[in-house]
Amino acid sequence: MTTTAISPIAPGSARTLPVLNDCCTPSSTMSDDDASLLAGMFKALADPARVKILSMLLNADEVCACDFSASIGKTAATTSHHLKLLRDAGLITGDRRGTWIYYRVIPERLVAIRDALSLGR
Amino acid sequence: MTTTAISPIAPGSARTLPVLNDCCTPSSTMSDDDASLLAGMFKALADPARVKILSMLLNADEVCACDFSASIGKTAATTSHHLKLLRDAGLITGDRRGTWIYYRVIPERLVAIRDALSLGR
DNA sequence: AGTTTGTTTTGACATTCATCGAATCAGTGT
DNA sequence: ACACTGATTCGATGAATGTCAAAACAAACT
Repeated sequence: MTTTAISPIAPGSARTLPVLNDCCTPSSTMSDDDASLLAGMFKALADPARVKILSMLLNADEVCACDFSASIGKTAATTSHHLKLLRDAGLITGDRRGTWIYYRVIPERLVAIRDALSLGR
Repeated sequence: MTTTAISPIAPGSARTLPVLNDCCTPSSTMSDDDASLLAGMFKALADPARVKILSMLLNADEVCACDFSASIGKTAATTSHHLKLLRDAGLITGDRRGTWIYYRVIPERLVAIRDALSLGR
């Protein structure tokens, strides 16, 4: 998919920075779509409850939905809300087995977050 | 290259799952402080404008503040607001040189985000 | 002094978000 | 059929957020 790359400015050049009279080199911008997509993934993680949920899923590769509520200290309704946001963001998935629903993390999406920031380099 | 690797979860372990009568293994929870800290960093990136700003900074390791406004299509006031949020989150830093202010990314903080997701582990 | 330009803060507004109670849906039982 | 339990959705409320115009601040220049 479209990940970074880009190298917007001459690679080894531009060590001299404009100090006066000229400040702005155009410097390419990420597309609106890519920025919104990435921001959406970050938004999905921008809450302590959801961070805890993800943390639990990263430690035990499958967690019963019934376990989240007590662990994060929120009502079942609120917990379900957070689970839905994480699901909609494509970060986790859950399947029902009988009475209970088990959630797993989708590792590819987390890797996508890291790569999008070009942190791996 | 920056791609994949990572093996997100313990390879062959934990294949027996509770299916009936018992669903919840305690499964350790992240501390409130850690969760809030992490969520705060994600929140700082949970907006397209701020993602664009960070993207620009990752591509050119120093960008004049005057350049952001046009690139992200927001007013100077709004741009300044977003820069402040990124600054407060410790993700970027800016220093004034004469008339203009130049921003840089603080790579350590971004690495912290990646590590916190325990993708490398 | 005053002017000009770049940046931040203030104030206000509209939108989004987190939270919970209550109602509803989904499965498993009796 | 009914009851029970786990999970989701609905509705409402208070808080947080993004946005901009206007004012204030900072630095350089006349």
